[in-house]
Amino acid sequence: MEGKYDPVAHEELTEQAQTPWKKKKKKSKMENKRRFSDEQIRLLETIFESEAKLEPRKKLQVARELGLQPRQVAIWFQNRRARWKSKRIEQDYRTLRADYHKLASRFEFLKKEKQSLILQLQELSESVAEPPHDKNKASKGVDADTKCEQSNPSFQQAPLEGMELLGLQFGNGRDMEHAGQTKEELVSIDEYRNESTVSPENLYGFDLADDIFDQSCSNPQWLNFWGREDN
DNA sequence: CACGGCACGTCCATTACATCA
DNA sequence: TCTGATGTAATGGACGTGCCG
Repeated sequence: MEGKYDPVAHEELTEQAQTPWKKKKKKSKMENKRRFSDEQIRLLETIFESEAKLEPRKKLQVARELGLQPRQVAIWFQNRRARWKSKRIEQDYRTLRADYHKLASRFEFLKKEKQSLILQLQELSESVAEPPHDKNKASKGVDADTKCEQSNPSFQQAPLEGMELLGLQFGNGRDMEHAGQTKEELVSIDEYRNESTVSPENLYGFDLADDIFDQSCSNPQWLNFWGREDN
């Protein structure tokens, strides 16, 4: 890529052409391949930490210092870069997988909450629509919440960690207020329920009905999603 | 100036060998 | 001692870049 003609490098090539093992592969097994000493590796690693690519002059200098051929130093750096890259890919994968699992559980939680809210709305609508002919009207009205919570365990026992995960704060009494909502408020909630313009599906910018969480990470949709997140 | 050939570099996939459990 | 797994030095090919005629 960034290859400039360098007389020093050229000198190196001439030199390496004379090395015994170059082109003489699969011969003289024992001399052919020797591990570098700990000392050699240590110095190479130290240099690699500060520069992943070597200037031709630096390469010659390092080679002299370590008693290696410049070609060997170049190859070591090349292999070292490859190892570093594959490690990084592995690490990226792990991070991505953890993020995915976090998001998946968050999605599951939202799904459950959506279900419970829908159920809750249904029951509230029914109780509002009911004519006030019952003697026990008052107690029935009060019961709406209780009933809902009883019939809907996920609402009742929304896990605290789930709340934290969502960054939700219910301390503002949001969940206490719905019993006293006006008709207009309920109508607007009904609109929400029916049209779902703010549904979790739309919230994420794609159709969760396809259940992307059940699909593999190689799914382009999934990748696009993460790509968007990054930018 | 455009072009082709050469020298050299990097990356990547693969091979060959060493070492270890 | 043998064997399979793993790590790594080295090779070969493809391709990019700069220089030169």
